[in-house]
Amino acid sequence: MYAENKITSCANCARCWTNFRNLTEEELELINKNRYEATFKPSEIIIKQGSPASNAIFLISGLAKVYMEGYSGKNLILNLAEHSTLLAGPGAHVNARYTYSVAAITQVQACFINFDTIRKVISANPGFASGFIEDLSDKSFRLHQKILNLTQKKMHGRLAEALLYFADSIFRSDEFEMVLSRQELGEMTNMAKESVVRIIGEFENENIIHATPRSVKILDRDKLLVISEKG
Amino acid sequence: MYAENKITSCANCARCWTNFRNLTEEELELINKNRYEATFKPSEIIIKQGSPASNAIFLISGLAKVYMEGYSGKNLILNLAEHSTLLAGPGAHVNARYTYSVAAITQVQACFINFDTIRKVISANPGFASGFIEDLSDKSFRLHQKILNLTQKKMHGRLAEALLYFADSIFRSDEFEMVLSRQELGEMTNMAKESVVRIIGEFENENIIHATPRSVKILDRDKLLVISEKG
DNA sequence: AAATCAATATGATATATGTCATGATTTGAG
DNA sequence: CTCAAATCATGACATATATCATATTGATTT
Repeated sequence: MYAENKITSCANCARCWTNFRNLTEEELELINKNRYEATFKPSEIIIKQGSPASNAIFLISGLAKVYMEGYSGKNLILNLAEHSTLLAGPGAHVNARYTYSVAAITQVQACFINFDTIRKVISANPGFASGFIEDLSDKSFRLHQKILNLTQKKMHGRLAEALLYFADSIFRSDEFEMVLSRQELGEMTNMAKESVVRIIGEFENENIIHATPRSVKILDRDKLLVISEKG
Repeated sequence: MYAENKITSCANCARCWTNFRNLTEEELELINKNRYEATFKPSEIIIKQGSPASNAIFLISGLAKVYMEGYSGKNLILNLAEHSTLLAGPGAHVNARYTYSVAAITQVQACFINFDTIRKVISANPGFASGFIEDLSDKSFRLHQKILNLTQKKMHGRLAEALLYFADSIFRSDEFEMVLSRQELGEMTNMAKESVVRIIGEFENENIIHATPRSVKILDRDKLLVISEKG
């Protein structure tokens, strides 16, 4: 399942990770030589939690879900990832295992880059190392927010927030395709799928959103924001 | 409240951050010149969430709690921090604000080191940068574990895990001083203080632990482990 | 020793949320 | 197009957990 329209080189890849801009031509060429491109179909697993973390994966295009496999088969979706995103997981620098799984939602085009190469470039280029630290910090920061949200908000707040996440961070529109099932929406907000259904119904009755199984339209963003903030 | 027995220099500081071993003599001297030492009494705030993140703080001695201030005054204790720990928070590289608060539990001796100095050394020394990345990754990894624990385990499992955390990671003994109040234990495991009291009582009745308000002794570690894992 | 204050403890009750059962609807394969 | 499988939806019920009220204990001050 390799892509037809492959990227010819990192040097002219428009969707590459911003931090690659910090590299010299030679370094970029080193990355370019050591990358492998692949395409994934919806629902295919790109990264499997617990497996040896040998490669960082960059998303060139498509949408994927990042999730942890928890106890007794219960998943927790941490976030969605789109193009220009680096997926590595902190485990790479801790126990050489992927800390989370990643699965394609739409068709996904991705680059595999060996960690040895990444580490080499980190050691050689301080600017790149700093960029790497910023990226790690940003992800950690979001995780800190998420842990607060999941533990301190009630169901309505968590779901409202998830809907705003889709609108603001992923689709940049108040009307969007619902790419996750109710079950997955539950895995993202830490609630049962039945509760997701119920609360979406309530939001509809109050004319806050209009929802079908595969689409959502936010009608009253202000109300949704209040619900999201008040928990 | 400055300490009597100050550290004369980073060069001969036995409790320093392991990553400082990657520095050259000159770099270490740069850090040494730009550090400020302070001592905190129990319950004093060392880092305040949301305030400008100008310094990284290294704990030389003592015990502190790292916590997030959430909605409507509800705190979430992320972990305890002891000597040789770097406290900075991802916010330093994201929005220049501290992401979490830190408060002294025992008397705490700490070094303040300006982020400008840290950043300078990161740029100059790839080994140090890599060590920094490892430290960030390690913290992020633990946070990933914590988010799973908090969202997928029931109260008994979360409390059992907290007790094992004290025994294994902080005091390295199955008998230890309980440095947190029941209230704080609740902030750490995301439950009401009444629930903490109740479950500690149950653990005592089943002869799994012996507890007083200020001490805990683990009597049946195996059972506690099972409870912690089964959630 | 008396008095005050905070932390701990315990019981009664309320509520958020999960689980189970069942039916309707959509989707995908042949 | 048809049938099976998955997803969505909804009601009844179970339960984990928070909240409230009230003791009780332990420390600190007067």
